[in-house]
Amino acid sequence: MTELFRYFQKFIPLTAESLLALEKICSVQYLKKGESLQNFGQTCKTIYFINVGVARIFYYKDGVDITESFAFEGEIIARVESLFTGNPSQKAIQVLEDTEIVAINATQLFGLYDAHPQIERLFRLIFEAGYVETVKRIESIQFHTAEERYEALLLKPNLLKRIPLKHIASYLGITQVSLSRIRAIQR
Amino acid sequence: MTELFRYFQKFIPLTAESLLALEKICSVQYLKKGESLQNFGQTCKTIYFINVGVARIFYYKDGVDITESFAFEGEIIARVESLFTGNPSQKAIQVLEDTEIVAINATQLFGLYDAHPQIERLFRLIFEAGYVETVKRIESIQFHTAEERYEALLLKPNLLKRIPLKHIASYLGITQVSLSRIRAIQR
DNA sequence: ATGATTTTTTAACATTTGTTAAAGGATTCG
DNA sequence: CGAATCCTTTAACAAATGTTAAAAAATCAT
Repeated sequence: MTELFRYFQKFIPLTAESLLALEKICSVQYLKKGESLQNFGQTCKTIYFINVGVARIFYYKDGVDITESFAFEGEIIARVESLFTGNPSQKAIQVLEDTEIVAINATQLFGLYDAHPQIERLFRLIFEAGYVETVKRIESIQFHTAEERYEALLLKPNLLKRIPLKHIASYLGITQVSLSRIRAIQR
Repeated sequence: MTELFRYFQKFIPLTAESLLALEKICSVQYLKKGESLQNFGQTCKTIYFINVGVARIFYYKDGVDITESFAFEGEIIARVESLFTGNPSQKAIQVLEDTEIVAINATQLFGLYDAHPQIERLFRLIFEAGYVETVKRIESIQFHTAEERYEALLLKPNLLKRIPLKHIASYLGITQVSLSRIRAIQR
């Protein structure tokens, strides 16, 4: 759990008391490559932090598997559109390698907010940062070509090495065939 | 300002004290059609609420005017990627009709958070809702055709009547010519 | 290791969207 | 009101991406 707490302290310093309260609602889980966390159609009540491995959020559109986002070690992943609305999520989280993950019980977390304004602030800041990422992602999707978006991914060498191209293609909003074509041009 | 406070109370009930503190950092502004709020390149330190009128966030990409989002009466509008990072914004806000707007001083607002956890919570909830909207927008951009996205806009009759098609086109991520083509097919 | 399965590439053709230019409509402002 | 400006549509051609199918390459499980 130390990695997660180090991550927290990057946002704000936390008292020992708050750390203790947080520790009680976190648990470590180990998943084998390909396994999923939670099912489609259930309301999201967990926030995950990746210790080791990679995960993706995905869903099916007209039977086609679409990747919405990836998270690597040291990053938070959650199905925000369900977590913040209480609506069932049509998305699932799957790990793409053997993964060690910290599960944060969101129901209990939200319950801590009244007694620990510090914790409420911490997660406000975490999700504000996520919000900013998402706004930037819209710019990237809407106003760059698929080729430009692929080139941007090349700057994150991890991503290309560790994630199958079919998932990268849907993440970029194109078909796998189009991605292959773009890759061929670049050689 | 009553409309704004009614909007606030939809998220959580506020004490008279909190309302008073909020009132002190809000001011009403009147803008003529086409006028802009704040300049490109400045850090965003204001959150706006529309009383009457419409506004859009836009920026220039390679000299082309791109609309990122619209806001109508009863809605909040802010350049999140600058507000939450402190980085200068490359975007501007412009009104598309004569508009009455409430400007919330964000620097002062953030200063209220320590003394008024209620206000911190209020804006946490407001921006969580904005975050969810943005996540849904990504789905819509990435996995629906321009025609499907246009049809979705038809469900918001206001939008089409009150906003020039050129802005709608860039909001949809297509050229004005493509939008005209889509509209022609539908007749 | 080897056969089965999954992932990636390639090809050919279809569809969508972009680009440029011009014309027709609508709006604004003196 | 009328001229100027801005907005929207149309057309023709170019470029990008989608679709389907098949082959090649990589990975997995026994």
